[in-house]
Amino acid sequence: MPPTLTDVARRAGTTGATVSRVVNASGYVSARLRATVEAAVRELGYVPNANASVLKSRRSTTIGVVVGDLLSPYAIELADTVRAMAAQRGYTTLIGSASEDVASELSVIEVFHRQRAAGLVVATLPTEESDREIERLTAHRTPVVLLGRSLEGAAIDSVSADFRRGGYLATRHLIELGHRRIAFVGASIEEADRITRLRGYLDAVAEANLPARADLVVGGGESTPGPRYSTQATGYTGAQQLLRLASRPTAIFARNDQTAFGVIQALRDQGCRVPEDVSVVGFDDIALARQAVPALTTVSQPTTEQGRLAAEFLLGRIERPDEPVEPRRIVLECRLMVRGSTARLRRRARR
Amino acid sequence: MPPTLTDVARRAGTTGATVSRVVNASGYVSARLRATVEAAVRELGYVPNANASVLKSRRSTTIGVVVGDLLSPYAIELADTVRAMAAQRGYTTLIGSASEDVASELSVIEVFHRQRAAGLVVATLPTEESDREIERLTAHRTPVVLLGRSLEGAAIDSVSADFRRGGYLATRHLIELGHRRIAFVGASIEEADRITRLRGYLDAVAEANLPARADLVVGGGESTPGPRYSTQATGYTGAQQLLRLASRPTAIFARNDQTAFGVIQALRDQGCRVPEDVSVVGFDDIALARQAVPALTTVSQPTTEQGRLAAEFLLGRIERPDEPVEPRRIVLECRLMVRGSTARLRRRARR
DNA sequence: CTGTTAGCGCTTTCAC
DNA sequence: GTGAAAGCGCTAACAG
Repeated sequence: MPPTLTDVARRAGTTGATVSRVVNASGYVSARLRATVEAAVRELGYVPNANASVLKSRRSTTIGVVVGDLLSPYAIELADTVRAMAAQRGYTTLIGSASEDVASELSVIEVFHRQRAAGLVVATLPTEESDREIERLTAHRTPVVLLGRSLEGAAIDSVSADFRRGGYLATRHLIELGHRRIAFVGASIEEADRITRLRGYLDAVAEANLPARADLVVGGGESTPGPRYSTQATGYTGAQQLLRLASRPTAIFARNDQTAFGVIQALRDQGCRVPEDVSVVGFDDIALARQAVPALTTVSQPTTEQGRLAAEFLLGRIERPDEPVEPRRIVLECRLMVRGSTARLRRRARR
Repeated sequence: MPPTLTDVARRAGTTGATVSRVVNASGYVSARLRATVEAAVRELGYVPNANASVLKSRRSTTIGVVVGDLLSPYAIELADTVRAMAAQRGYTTLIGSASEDVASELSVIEVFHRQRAAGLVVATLPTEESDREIERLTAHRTPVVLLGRSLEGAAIDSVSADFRRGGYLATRHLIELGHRRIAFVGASIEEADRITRLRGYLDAVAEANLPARADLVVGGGESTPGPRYSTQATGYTGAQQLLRLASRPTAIFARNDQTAFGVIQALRDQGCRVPEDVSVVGFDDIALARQAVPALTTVSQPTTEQGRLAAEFLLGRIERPDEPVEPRRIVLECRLMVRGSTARLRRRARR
């Protein structure tokens, strides 16, 4: 039903080859003919069929970004940075959201693969399944850049920040303030291999010779083993769970800022003051962290820089596929931002 | 380079047609042959080329969602609802972000058009250019559903909430609290035709016989005529601008909750208390509104319901293209949520 | 149940 | 400068 190249050609009294040249601004076409063709395009409302053109030319101008948690400002900022950079170079960025389950993540990646997208940025939590899916992509020589994760063994560019050290810094900060019962909210202890900021927490706890109590690491729900991503709701239920403990924590490190805000809300609802009764640290340093009252102590990572590097690497691979560049593994630094949600432990602070 | 249907067929000792039947689970294939083909698919790492299949079959399973401001939790919630619903019916949702400028919005829509996506949900601010772009889509019989906007004259489904009435309710609430100098932050007065919540504000102001002062409607920057979308930053600079006025407003209605938070931050930085010195109302009722301190008075709109309806309409049109259904124009209600950021005007409130 | 065949709409040599 | 022709990888009759 939509008009084709041939329809346009017929109307302009020429052939498809010429119309293609005009539409793609490739090859020489006389000014006269060009004008005729352009008029025909307009009159017919011709919109090229990308399926045909990608099929034939094997060149796509679409870049896919796969994110896990769309509600995380951090993920969005990354995606938007990639979008802006890609747009400058003539690429359109489409975002595929993986939501909670791994299956949907795989299907999003596969859709981009089927479409033969020019390249992909993958910014989800690592899983074996998605690692395999990504390897399938690279086996077909589709450029992929990993964001916030990396794939051992494979020659794939990755950009991330040192989350483990970030988690360590956050926890050490609490320890230095005198806290001994420090909880982690947003993942269960079994996930420590994938959630590196939890590893950093464990590092710091071990270093200070504090007992690593499993009941102080909560995923947010008693039923669930721990969510793939952690949100405000995770923080809220996680904190509630901690408050039911016989010996409550005096400080809580949340997996991300959203989670931290959920934690704070739960604490307040139970009459706990932050930071007087309980200190709270977040992670990511989203815009809101600075603005909240009290401002959130958190770990900041250079989000825009990560997006920028990812886009740069990806576009480079797309535009110069044969250039044999060593796979890059960039790890940027995290910084602790001390604000108002943490305070020195007050002994016998009950009322 | 990636293996094709024919490669798989060769390896399995059969033909492309059979492989296609196996891969798409269409038509009958003996269990034996099916197994052979599936093995070949796996061994070769075959991933079907969607370009070829869409080109041939004229059926796509991709749905596009076009949003303006990715950083708005409201837009994300909409997109995610559509995604979830579409996934249930076997469609994959890709999100195209339009960022600030109209040009990028047009290009995103066109990319989906070129890809011959199965259908589109467009949730950006209305502009003439995008209206035309959308009409091109529907001219080619691609189903489109508009979210939060509508297109007069065209037979296109649309779902939105009554923003105008929402803006009216918010403003009337402030008036009832005794405020007379009420500002709007997030758009300039010239945009009142597109930003219906600003129209609602003007309705209420007129109804109360308050002077409609143009200097009380600020876009966020003195230089810019008003941003396409309004964010925290818009609110911050907008409030600063208002605070420089000789007669400051005693209440501020922000175009959305993000903006309201920016406004509140600016007020605090200037030593103004909320709500004692200035009342603030937002719009959208994002999750954070409830949680902030003070909790934000705002206008709530049924976001999930809008996404759900949009997806339902779109999927219906996609799956039953010939069913002659009247275009639907759904307008849902907004509700005023009175919380802690608004208070009765205190006369002579200076210190 | 499986193979043969004819394109889908476009790009891209290669001639003229 | 422009056209003719071949074919990208797949689907969908139609035979058999």
